[in-house]
Amino acid sequence: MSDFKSGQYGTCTLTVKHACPIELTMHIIGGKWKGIILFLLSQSPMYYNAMRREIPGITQRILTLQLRDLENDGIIEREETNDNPKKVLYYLTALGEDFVPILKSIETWGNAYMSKQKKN
Amino acid sequence: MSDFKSGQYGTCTLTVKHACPIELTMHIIGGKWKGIILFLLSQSPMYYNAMRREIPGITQRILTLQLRDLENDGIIEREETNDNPKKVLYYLTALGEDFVPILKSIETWGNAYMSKQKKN
DNA sequence: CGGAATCCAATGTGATACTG
DNA sequence: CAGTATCACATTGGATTCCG
Repeated sequence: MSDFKSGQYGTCTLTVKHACPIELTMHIIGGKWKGIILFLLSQSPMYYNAMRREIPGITQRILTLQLRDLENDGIIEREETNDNPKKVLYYLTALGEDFVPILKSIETWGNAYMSKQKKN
Repeated sequence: MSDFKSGQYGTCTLTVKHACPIELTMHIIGGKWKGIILFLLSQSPMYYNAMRREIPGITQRILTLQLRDLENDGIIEREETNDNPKKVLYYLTALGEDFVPILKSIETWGNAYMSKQKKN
């Protein structure tokens, strides 16, 4: 059973400390664009600029911040090429891959939600 | 496939408009305490004050706000009793119930995440 | 190309006191 | 009991400019 009382799990090495696994997960993947980023990376690894193009409306700063968060939380990894100018490839870690099925169910639920709302 | 381009799904009746089902879902259940609230309500319907007791650290204002959000988004419903003083029972809608399995997988993933982090 | 720096706006959350 | 009202604060996201 989930336990969300404070300090239950002691100190962990996260960006932000959370006692409840649900809260923790929500925080890790709860950024405004993180769902989209994970969705893109679930299809294939992707270069920084390709992601920018695929996410209309995001700024460089925000994209970088969200990528950093995900990297620090162990969901994605980055790999620089030796090209000039260099390119940076982002891809899911094993932990990130494990989350993909959940992302899929979230997508399914969201779509069902949308069709229901439309009928109102 | 998921499509996150703006305006893709036209106007919906949500608190906040979202084009992508993933973004949409994240926003609906992404509030700081919404995961916990849904977890509690997944166990059984619950009165307002009982929820307060079960969520240490939340203020009345925030609890009410988060409950309102979930209610407006069709995830939970409220029912007032005729007692004096009156009590208010909160419970999941069908849409909310549909989300419970996802909440469970999120909890599972979060727990796995925590144990991996501990080993570092 | 893939950022970092700076500054600012919007949103979300919290403390406290009060009420039908 | 189940809220509101006010105010304050923190976090997040965004616009713009500059750099190796």
